[in-house]
Amino acid sequence: MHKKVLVSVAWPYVNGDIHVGHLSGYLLPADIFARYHRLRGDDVLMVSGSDCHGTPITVEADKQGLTPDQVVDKYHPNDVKLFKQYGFDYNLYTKTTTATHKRVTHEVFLDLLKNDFIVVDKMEQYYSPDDDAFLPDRYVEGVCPHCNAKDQRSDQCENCGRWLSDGELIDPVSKLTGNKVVLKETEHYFLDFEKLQSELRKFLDKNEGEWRNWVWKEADGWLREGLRKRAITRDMDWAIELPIDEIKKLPKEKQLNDFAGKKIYVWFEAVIGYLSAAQEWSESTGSEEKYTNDSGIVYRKTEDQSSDWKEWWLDSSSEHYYFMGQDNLVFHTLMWPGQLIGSQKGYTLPKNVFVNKFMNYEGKKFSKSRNWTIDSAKIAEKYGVDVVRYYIAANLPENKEANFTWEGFVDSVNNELVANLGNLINRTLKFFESKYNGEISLSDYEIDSNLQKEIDAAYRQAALLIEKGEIVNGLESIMKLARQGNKFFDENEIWQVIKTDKEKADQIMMDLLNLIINLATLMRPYLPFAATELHKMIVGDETDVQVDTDIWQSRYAQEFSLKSEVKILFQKLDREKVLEEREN
RNA sequence: CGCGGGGUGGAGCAGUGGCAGCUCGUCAGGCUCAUAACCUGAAGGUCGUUGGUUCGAAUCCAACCCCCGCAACCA
Repeated sequence: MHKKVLVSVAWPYVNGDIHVGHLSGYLLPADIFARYHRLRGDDVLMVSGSDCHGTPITVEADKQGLTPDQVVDKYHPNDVKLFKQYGFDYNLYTKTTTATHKRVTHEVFLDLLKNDFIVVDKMEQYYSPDDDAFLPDRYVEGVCPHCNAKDQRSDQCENCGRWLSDGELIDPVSKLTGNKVVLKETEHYFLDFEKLQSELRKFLDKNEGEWRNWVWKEADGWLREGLRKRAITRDMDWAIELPIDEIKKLPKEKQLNDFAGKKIYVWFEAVIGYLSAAQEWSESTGSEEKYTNDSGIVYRKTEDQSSDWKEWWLDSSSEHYYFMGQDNLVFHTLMWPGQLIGSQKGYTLPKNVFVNKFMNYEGKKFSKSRNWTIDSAKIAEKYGVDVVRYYIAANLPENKEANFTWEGFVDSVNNELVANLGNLINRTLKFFESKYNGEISLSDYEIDSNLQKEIDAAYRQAALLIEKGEIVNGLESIMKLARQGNKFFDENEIWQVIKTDKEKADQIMMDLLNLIINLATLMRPYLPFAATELHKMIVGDETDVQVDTDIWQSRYAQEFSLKSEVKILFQKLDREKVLEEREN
């Protein structure tokens, strides 16, 4: 019986290009996880989209002389294109600017407001009397009180690195107009986490031992410190507006004195995307199984899938998994669950929150501004998507920081992927092609019992590990089977046996081919393009993934025929040439 | 100051009480079906430091040193 699995992938912020760090942090592991579950016959809904609102977008817009929605329109299609290139198999990849997202955001807001988890409170904020407007911190600059550096932002001094709190900055002015700003008290809506504390405690305790240890402890640390009220509105044009008409129907104490300029703050709204995207997916209909519509939304719904979002969100047997980088840990382990709990609608809570640390680039942080980054599209184009997927998947920062190095890339690809897995497949198929003309059939064939044990163990091990989010170890258990395969090849010396004992050679050939088709399945979550190629060579069209059909298990054929000429799946990299990348 | 993570043979990592393991690299041998790929064997570690608990510690406790992330208006 299949499960409803929601694979929730963090929403990339669309103020720049996606680099290899993003891929390793959450995008690739989420795709591997989703692909695995589809092979198991689970009904997987994988959703995400572009996170479009907030100050960084407007900052980027100002810098480029564009409007915020032009910035979104510039980067969103790039991201979509990149995801297609990498084979990331979203059911819906949307944006936070859709009507559905706004509607659902309003629903969640009103639920929380009615349930008294959203309250009105006051805070001090920078205000420009001349412009009659409150300004976000990013738009206020002045003199750092610690080192006297000029033109520093009001939240952190870039010169001395110190964090500043409100009011510390000397002679604060608006970055836009140069007008003087002052701190002024203003009303905002706050999410009252103090009221959610005990429910969140229960939620965390239930997951102790299930989540990655460091993730749980980090969340636990935050919760033990005690969560405070957190503002969920701000003075900001580029944001989702409040549902003011609905709010005005509520009692006076649930209303702000002045709604002018107050919009929903991006952190509150972006995570709601997991819920709104599921609904948008449900509502969408398409004649094609997979398409990108005019607004650049990727949509995919297969015949065998349920199309009702409620089966994922309101059925307690559904399982929700989240993928993100460590900067998002608190939002997904505590804040978002808090929002769901406070809604009191019975929404499914996260079953596991897979948080990754960051991947560095040659020992230093990826940085767009310092031009220390790898173009995700280019590297895949140059060296092959699966080759890049392999290296990243083998080096995910699951428990500690990882490091992308060109030397590691070459060594890993050449000495592991190509030499071990690629070579096993190639030597088997080449032998089959030259000595058997690509045809074999053995009616009462049974696979070598030791090999069978190893194959079954690989399926079992990889399944166990991937389900726990140990994507790196899952890959290792597949590579282990390939190593065992090479050993089997050597020990059985088929190239000798075939000269003296055809019958015995046939048996070995069958064993090897059956090993290969099982490897083709095992590698599918990680190396989807190569797996498809391989499948085409020895089986024909790839078996369709179907809800309720579990193909994550060993299978053995009694005959094989090559469908095409044997091709090399992974090309060996030119070490010298790749290492030249370091110079750039 | 606070909340977390990490420190294990040349590199990357696993290992939370019982003779220190894996992948890669290195060295030696073998094989020749294969993308100079594959197989076998060997060398290589006082498990960050110091002290403690224990019959026994990489693993538990204490103190300390080094590296990294987060710190709530950069999601």
